[in-house]
Amino acid sequence: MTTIYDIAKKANVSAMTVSRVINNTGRISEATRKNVKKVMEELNYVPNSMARSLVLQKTKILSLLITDITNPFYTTLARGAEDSAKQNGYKLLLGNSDEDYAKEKDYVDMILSTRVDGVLFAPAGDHSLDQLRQLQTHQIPFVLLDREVPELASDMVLGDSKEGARRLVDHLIELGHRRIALINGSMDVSTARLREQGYVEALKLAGIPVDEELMLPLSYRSVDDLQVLDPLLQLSDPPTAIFAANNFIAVGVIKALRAKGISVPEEISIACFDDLGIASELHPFMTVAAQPAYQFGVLGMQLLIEKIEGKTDPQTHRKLILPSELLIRQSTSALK
Amino acid sequence: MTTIYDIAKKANVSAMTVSRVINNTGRISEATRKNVKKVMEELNYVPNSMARSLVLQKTKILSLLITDITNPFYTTLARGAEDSAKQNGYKLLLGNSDEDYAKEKDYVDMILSTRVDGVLFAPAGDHSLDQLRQLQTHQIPFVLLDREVPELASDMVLGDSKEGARRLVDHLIELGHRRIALINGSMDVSTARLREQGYVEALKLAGIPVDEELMLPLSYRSVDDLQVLDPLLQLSDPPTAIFAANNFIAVGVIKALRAKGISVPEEISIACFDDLGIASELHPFMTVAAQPAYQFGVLGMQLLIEKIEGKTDPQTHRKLILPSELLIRQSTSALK
DNA sequence: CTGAAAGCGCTAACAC
DNA sequence: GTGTTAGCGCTTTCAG
Repeated sequence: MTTIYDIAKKANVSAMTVSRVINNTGRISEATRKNVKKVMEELNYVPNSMARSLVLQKTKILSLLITDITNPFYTTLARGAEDSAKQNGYKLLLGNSDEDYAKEKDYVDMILSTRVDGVLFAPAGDHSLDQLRQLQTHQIPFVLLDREVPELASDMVLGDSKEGARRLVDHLIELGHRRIALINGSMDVSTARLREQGYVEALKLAGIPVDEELMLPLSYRSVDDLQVLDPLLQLSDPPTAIFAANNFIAVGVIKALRAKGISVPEEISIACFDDLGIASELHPFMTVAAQPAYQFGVLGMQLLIEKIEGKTDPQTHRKLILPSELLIRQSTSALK
Repeated sequence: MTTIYDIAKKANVSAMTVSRVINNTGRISEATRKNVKKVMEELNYVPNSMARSLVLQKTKILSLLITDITNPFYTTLARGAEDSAKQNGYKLLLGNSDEDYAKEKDYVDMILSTRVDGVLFAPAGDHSLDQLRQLQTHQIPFVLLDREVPELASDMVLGDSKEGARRLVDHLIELGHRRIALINGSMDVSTARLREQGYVEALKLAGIPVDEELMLPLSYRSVDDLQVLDPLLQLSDPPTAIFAANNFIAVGVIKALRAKGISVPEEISIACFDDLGIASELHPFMTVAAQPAYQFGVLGMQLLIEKIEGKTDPQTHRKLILPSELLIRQSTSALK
């Protein structure tokens, strides 16, 4: 690999002059600048960013950690983050925790040793606190995405989980449903708790009793157990509608219902949080509270970069809450 | 940030001893090892991989470049690549070219300056040759994914585009269709050419005339023009079936047909290459040639790592061709 | 406008 | 077993 010294020698200047040409710093005569540039071309020179990082103490690498790389919500978010990073001259190291704290921890170790300038962090859940404390200890700036972590002050970009859930459940209530089940993510995830709150609130406001039997906390990752719904379906007064706390849960529910020969929305209505990407384009079927995923990425990146570049007061923490959009499609219908 | 010198001082040893403890190299007494480890814990030490890379001349970072981060084929592939990388102690820098040569070039520049150890490269098309030559010039090992590039010898992991296309079209022919359209990706992508070949071959074998009017080269990225199919539909003898060269094209086609009020498969059958991820789980509708996307990632990563670690002869190039699976679902039906 | 020296954090090679 | 020296490729500081 050619170094600035190779360039320097061939151009008959010092390494320092080459460095100045590369970085456009200091005063350089047009002649030497041209010459140095020519030699750089000839030798196919590419700066070594490791060496640069070592002395500059910054890498211009940012990291994005998501919890499920196959979920359209996160991939769309990732695209937003990437576009925004690139625009600002940063590289993006992408990681995927699979909703798994151990993987998340591995990833944070990696982040630390790579000395990235900052992290866009979608936590697996409340226990991500350990990993985030690690980042704080090492003074790596981060912005939380999608999920909040109790006890932790930080910049963050969140959805309106409670309000979105409320509207989704309201919609079901308006259709005449009174037995509405909630299939939720794990209760150590902030969004799951808020979506439950929204669900409960909507029911209470409508004077519908909240029945614990109808509330099933599972996991945001795709569920493949076709039997998961059995406890609900075997109830003496089974649900006529289901609110799935995210898109993958909804898919799992649909599969389970299909296996039982139960048709949607004829026999049971279903609505969920998060749109389904390509699935909804192909077949706009599911009624959803669609979150502005791309914006999550862009805004999160914006907050992060401002933080890194010191354009903001490090004491104050900003919390952006992005509204979701209720898209009523065919998976929900009036109770007969 | 604490360095090995901080550790060394506090543990009353030399930096070298600390380095040896970290890397488990050389002979160290159990006592000093324990002590050094203790101090490392106390000081929250994390090795600086930049400094390490600088002297070792390797980064343990690999790069994966895909052409569409929202396409389930590539995200599933990415997951395979990531799992496999992590298992082998490598980090993964993920990039997304959006099928755009300019973005691809930016990404390669970034790769070069980061001095990654190797690249898993899904080329945007034939003109990716420039970027790949760059990598060769700088002796960065790479493995091609999904698409081949003419004039370029390399290890690669490909699908069986021609055979898969042939079987898909065969299936349509068996259903009685004779007017079968091909909506393809750009002709400077190897898979598009091969899928066309498979299509043509299948027709010829069945004694069906190949009609240029039925062949429409578009783009593998999602098409949003609802008018794209007009030239086909206005034909005096319009197609009764469509073969879409990838999943996103199929989605575009379905949307366009829906806009025209044409029902699938009643009025027109459609089949495509690549499964649709969550969409097919939700609603197993589209007849597809499903590629083993996860395996693309795993095997590509395997080839790459073997290459990097010198376990293979650098002269010989390996070309893995992975078969696809024909999944007949509801988007295709017998011609009435 | 240009250069020399020192050092970022780490490890290979060689002492002892 | 452990330490010393030098150097990876670059930029900052200080001279000139």
